[in-house]
Amino acid sequence: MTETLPPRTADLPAKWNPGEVEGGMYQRWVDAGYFEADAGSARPPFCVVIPPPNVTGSLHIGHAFEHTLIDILVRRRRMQGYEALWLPGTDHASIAVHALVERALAAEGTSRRELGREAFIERTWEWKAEHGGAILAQMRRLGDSVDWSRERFTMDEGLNRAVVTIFKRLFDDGLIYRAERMVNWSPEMRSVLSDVEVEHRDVEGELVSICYGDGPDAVVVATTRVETMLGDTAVAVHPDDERYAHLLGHEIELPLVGRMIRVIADEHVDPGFGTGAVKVTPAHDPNDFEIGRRHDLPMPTMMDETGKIAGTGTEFDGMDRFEARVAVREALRAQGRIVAEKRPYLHSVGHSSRGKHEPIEPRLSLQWFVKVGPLAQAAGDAVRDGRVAVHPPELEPRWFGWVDNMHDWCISRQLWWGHRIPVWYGPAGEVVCLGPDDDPPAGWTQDEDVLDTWFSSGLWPFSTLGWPERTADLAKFYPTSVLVTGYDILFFWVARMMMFGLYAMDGEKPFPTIALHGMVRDQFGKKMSKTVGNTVDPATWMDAYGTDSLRFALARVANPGTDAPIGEDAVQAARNFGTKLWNATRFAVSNGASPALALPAQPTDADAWILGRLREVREQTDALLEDYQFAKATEGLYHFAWDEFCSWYIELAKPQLADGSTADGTRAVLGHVLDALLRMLHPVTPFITEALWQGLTGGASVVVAPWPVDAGAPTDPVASAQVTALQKLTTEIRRFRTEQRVPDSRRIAARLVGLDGAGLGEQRAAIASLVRLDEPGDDFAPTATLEVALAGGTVHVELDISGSIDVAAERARLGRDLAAAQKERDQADRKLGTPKFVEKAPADVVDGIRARQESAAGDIERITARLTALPSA
RNA sequence: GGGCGCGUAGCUCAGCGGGAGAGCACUCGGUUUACACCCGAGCGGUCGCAGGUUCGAACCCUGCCGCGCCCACCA
Repeated sequence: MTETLPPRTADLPAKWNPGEVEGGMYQRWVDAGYFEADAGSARPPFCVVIPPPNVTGSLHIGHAFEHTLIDILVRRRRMQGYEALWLPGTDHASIAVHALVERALAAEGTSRRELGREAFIERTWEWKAEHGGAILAQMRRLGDSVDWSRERFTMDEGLNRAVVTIFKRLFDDGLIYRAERMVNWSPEMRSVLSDVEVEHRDVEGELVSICYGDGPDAVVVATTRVETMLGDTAVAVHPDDERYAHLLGHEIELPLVGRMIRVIADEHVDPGFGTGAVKVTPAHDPNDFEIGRRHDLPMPTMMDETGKIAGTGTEFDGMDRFEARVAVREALRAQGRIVAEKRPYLHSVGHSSRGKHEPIEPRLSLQWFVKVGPLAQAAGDAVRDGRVAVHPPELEPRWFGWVDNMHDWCISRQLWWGHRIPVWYGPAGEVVCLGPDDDPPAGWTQDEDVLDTWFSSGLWPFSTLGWPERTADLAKFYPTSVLVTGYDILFFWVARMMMFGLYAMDGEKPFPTIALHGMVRDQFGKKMSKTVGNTVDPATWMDAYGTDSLRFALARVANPGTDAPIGEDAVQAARNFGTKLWNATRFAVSNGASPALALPAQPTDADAWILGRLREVREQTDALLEDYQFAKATEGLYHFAWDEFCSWYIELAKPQLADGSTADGTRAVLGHVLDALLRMLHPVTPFITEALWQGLTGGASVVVAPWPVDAGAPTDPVASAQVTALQKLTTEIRRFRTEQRVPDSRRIAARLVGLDGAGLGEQRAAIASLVRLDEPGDDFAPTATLEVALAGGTVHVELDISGSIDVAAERARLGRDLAAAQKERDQADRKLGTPKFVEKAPADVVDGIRARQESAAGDIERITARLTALPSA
């Protein structure tokens, strides 16, 4: 802690104005150095890895969600005395920046191709300088406590160094190789994509059956991609398929092209599907490629990198693939070779998950691959043997399913940006991989391709800490403490970090826990989508209700691994909670509450009860947050604050404050409970708790206040029982008043008989205050009686409500109560009447039922008596 | 085709072996000196369907029906 903030001196304003509270507070914290790592201290490290903010201009609700959760963890750890930091990502951000710069260039009528690589990269730096600050400002407004001052918001030299280092290591270990393989090709991007970047979607296409060959050699094959027939080199049938046995070994003529192709037998063919014969296009279909390899077929490419037909020597050359699909089909029809067509034909087609989401094209291509076998095995084993926990555990099968069946990872991309592959080619065909400090021989040229963005992102947990240098940060913060992210990028990002972390860091995992959250959905649980129009900009909610409200609402629905539905209603409810907290604190402060006061030596029942509850809630909150149960932790604090502290304790505190013998103790209890509550809420709602906590305690900042560990007191069962009884009595009297239409504002005279017997002798004033009763005067003439059965005894309430009571309403009320009591007794009777229940059920359960039976029987007797005593209607 | 999960109050969801819960919505009453962004009271559910295990099932097992997501090369 380098400085101290000036204590807040102004009184709390009457109204909570989120904008005012938030204004400049983040900067105050930063200026005061609260977020700086405290070098040289012995504080334990806590480190979280996060993906970068979306750089497309505005804060995305998904980012707001994830940042909120991570911020909650980090703030709590800081309060607990950890040296906590998170490692903000920048790599994806850089990629996004490149895309934005491209767009800007297009608007200027130029392109990256014209500009050239060097000038293009220069432009991206300019863009970052201009817009990077705005993005950071957005993140800060969200209230995150990330240490942006580390200036990791660049794709810097250090990362380049890490990328080249690990590439070379993998290359030297034989885990990176170059090969001609069937890859997912994006004609739009003119680049290859990895398997995970391909989304399979059902589309309505066509299934066209074509007759190949003539006369006795005729065979019908079906396809959804007619144009690929230009690249066919065989027709395959199942080896045992007798229908085609006579054709095996024959050559038939490929229509339109005129080439002779073989008829071959391959196990892959399903004789039950279609005609049982398949056209084989080895260069443009993964299955056909395998068949081609087995049968040593020629593999002619019939499409160029932009998706145009090329090199077939037919009239179709130069046509776009979709154009050619129609043209080829019609040319075949003209020859009478179309024997059947099914349209629409629903089938699954791979689409690019990036850019324009166009259909990808399987294509034979020379690319760089990572041999993932041993890496994926290690990543799977780390979870299998418990070194890394997947949270929640239900998502483990998903992890294994992926990691245990992983195909080799295609890492080269034919893009203009990104980290270039550090492989150089010599004039005589030499190939060499160079490390970061190696210089290429003169005249050699570097591979033109760049690396998949997830290659560099996979290094995040250690490249951001200075690896490959053995820095102090690396020693202290690796392995990091937890990875918090959405289940949707388990395969993209998490798997890569695991593989690279285990590999580069000598088998040491990058994080011991993978805490997965779900996706933010709209208030009806629907996926947010631009086309549906149900997306929300978190900034509009922050403007309307404040950042704290947004954070609270998000945290409150964050169940592990589960999607989080959120609507404006939820944010509004969170805002209402903030207001409640504000007003409660204002009440406490204006009544002299302070945590600096000594707790009373002889607490009242209410004091003892709320202090006991505080301790329970604190323990529960700790347990839940340690388990990443943000929703339940937040919900628990919400109910404690609103339903217990505000609705009951503050109301009970009012008469206590008016009584000289309990006033000081009450001020102390109010101060202690509120102090702990505000500190526990601070990670979720940093801004409002800061203002309130400073107002309550006069402390410098709740950011650096210790996390509550000893707040509260052991539960006092007697006091708790008293308060429970008090609550029941209060509710019953209120209910009676409501049903007899006595306005809350009207005080009525009442005599409470049996309070001492019920153990509530001390609570007379509290009850009178809660239900607005006056002591009976000389002219007391009760017109109504109420009996309330409590654990300690029955209390008779005699009320003077000046006039006759509403008999019908009272009869209806008693009738409902009677029905409930009878149902209760019947249930208990049935259970206790079952010999096996009494025999086999645990004694405490049986006793519980017995107690319920007795209590219900008593209720029935009392209510029945009341009913008969009522004047007839 | 394989995997994971879900069907509980009008909506969104907790609960996951012993008395059906929350938020929002709804009804009624209320200017009580923290708070109408509030207070008080209330209405509302054969816990998807059918079997089974158990003294006891929303909760465990089986089957069915209806959804969601992920993975998968069926032309």
